[in-house]
Amino acid sequence: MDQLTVAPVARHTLHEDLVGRIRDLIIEGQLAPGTRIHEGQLGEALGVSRTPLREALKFLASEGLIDLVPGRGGVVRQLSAQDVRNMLDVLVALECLAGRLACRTATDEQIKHVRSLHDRMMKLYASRNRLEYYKLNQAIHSAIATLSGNDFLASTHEAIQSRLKRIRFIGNDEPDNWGEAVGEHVEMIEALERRDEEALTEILTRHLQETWKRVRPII
Amino acid sequence: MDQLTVAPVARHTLHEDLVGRIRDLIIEGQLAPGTRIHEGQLGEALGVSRTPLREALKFLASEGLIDLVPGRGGVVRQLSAQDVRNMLDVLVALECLAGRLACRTATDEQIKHVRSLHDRMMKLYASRNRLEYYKLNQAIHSAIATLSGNDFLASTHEAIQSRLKRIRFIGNDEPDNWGEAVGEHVEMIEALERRDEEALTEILTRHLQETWKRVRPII
DNA sequence: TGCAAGGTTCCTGTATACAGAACGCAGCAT
DNA sequence: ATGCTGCGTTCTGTATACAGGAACCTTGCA
Repeated sequence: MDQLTVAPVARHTLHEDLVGRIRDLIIEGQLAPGTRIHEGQLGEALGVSRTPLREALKFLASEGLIDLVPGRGGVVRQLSAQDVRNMLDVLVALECLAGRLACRTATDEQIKHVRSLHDRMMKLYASRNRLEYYKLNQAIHSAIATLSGNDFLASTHEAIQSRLKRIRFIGNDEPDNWGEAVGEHVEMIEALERRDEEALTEILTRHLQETWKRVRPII
Repeated sequence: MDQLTVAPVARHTLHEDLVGRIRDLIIEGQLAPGTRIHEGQLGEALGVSRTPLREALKFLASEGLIDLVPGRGGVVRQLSAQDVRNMLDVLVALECLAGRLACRTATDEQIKHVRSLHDRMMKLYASRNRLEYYKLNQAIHSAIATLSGNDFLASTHEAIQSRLKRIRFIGNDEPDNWGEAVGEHVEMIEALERRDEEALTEILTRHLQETWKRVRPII
């Protein structure tokens, strides 16, 4: 090992864990948009006191998953159609930047790794394993963001993608939508392997435009 | 008033105020990067108990201004040169997107407003009022982000710009740097007034590239 | 004199306590 | 029937209390 990159012993503070737990509850839909968050109740359900719970809520509020209304606590944020559209526009810009950088700087091994993710995803598509397919789909987008070599870009991308997770998951519900999206992913991986910046940005843009069309009706 | 846009009576919760206060302390440099944040001490200095203070720290941690080390509390995040470079790359992508959207959708009044900001900034440049000049400079970049009509884009842009505030302020220290940046701003406002997307994205990109050169030596 | 072990002090992380505001309901007036 | 008002309950916002761990200093030993 040329550098000391060992992860320190995993220290879990309660509020850190809670951020993950609550984020999942929101993404999975157990805490539906608009739901008012009852600190005492949720705290009891999770087996923690209000203090670390409130700290977690502040964190999630900064991420944009929760609105904090003074005197009334937290509410799971409801994304309007316009919000989603806005976020997708930003996501396009970030993914295109990431894609361009990836074409220039990614190693062949890194690209092969994305290809392997892609191939696994295609098998899941063939076997109609929707949940796992979806997870790999997101993983591929994240992987491209990571391939940019720009950590900040990757984490910004991840934050936005995470907020859109639930909506995009529902958007893959329709069978024909699913097939369409798969076709776009094939173009994507091929453009990346050719390191064809123009083609990659074009398909990424188109893919997210199509995502919008797929998602639009369900908002 | 054609719409009910009156702000509700300003409700200030302590932790909300603290987020602003502490953010300013960091940006202004009173809490230097690397500084470990002493909850008891800072709380006493600000006249609040640890509870709302800790909540504010969680919020700022999510924004990226603070690192939270389990068992050791908060540390003001130190940006490496690479971090700044990465953030600027993302900022370019966002500003270019904003600029393009602004050229298409902004009203003439909105553009005139940016022009007035610009003219005021030029006067401050002439009178060498560096602090006020700098504030207007940032305001112009924010205004362009807002002109995009994409709220999410504007707030994302604002968050990143805020994290870079301190560094960019120092970067304007050199007199010749200052003049250069002013020239770029003239090109910027003119491109916006012509609604010339290509010219605007070009100058925005160049401006932030130059910002990098101005800032690079001081990191 | 350098180093290590132990203890002490301080600090963080979490729980609990308390005050004030918000919500809901019942009763009254219109 | 509808709207207002007053009260009680419940919840949030903040402060305080307490436990476990980290940092630091001291002291003993090599």
